[in-house]
Amino acid sequence: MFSKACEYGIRAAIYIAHQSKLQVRVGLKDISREIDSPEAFTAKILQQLVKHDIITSVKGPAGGFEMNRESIDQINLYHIVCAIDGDQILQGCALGLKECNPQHPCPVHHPFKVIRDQLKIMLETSSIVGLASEIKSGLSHLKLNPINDTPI
Amino acid sequence: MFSKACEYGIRAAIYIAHQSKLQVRVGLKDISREIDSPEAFTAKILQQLVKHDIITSVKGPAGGFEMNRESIDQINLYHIVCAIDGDQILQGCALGLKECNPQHPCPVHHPFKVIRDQLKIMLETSSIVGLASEIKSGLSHLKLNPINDTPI
DNA sequence: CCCATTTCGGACACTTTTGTCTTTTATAGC
DNA sequence: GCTATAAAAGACAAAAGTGTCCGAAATGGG
Repeated sequence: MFSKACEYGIRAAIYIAHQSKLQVRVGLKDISREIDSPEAFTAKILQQLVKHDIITSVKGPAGGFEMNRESIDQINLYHIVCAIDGDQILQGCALGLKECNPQHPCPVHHPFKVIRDQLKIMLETSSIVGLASEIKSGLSHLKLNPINDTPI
Repeated sequence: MFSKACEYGIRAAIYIAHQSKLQVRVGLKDISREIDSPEAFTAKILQQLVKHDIITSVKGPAGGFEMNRESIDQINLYHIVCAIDGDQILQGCALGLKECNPQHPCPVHHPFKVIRDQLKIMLETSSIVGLASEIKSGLSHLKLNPINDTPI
């Protein structure tokens, strides 16, 4: 569905939002440990999120990543996915045809449009802070406790 | 959404079904020309479809690919997608977590399940012959006429 | 049997994605 | 200003996906 980069990006964004709501700025090491992702690769993805103004970064001692208070509630899954994978999941012909539009559709055009429209709505209505709050309340997790396999 | 291989595979299957309904066996050259795909790569994908018993092949002069009369009406998009891409679009955690299930879900588990269930139903209810018949009736196309950009 | 045709199978090459490493740049504390 | 710290940037490496090529195997027609 999503690229690995996008998977890591979503997990990182949720974790950063989670900590930012607690007024905590988090570093790369923290993030990659807490979302169980390769550190250097995660750094590249975080750079993309910074460039797309989804998160902000601060260099130097006590630096790290955070989401500022104004925009944090506006960010949703659609923003992250577009920033990293682009919208080729939602855009373009599902069969890769050059010419495919409602007038001259490919055979799967219409059924796919229904699914994609629903997917887009779901991504747009899934706010990152909302997903982060599920973590806090223990309803969901990004990484299980390796000792007893329960949410941390 | 799908890999290139899967896109070509679906297009090829629809074209083969279309011709098989007319009792016509088609060769690789025909197929790759009519669905506008790289010939050698398409050959590999057709081999996969043969191995998964979705199409049959005949070697030698007047050989080619076809769908036999018993199974042709049973084949749907889900069969093709699983044969080529596997079911990782529908299976496995959307965020790539090792541990993700209804008891210990990732943050996007439940909203994604809804979308995936609908996607699966759509794939299962899209029969290849149904899609092929749309081509015949001119409702959809796999390749536009390069001369006047209308369905062939 | 012989030959032309067509799929099958394996090896190879190119591109993109994934992932790592090293150097540079910015910043906070002294 | 100096130093330690942490992100940014770029080069590099490994893996997967995409695509090509060529010989082998099968088959139908003379």
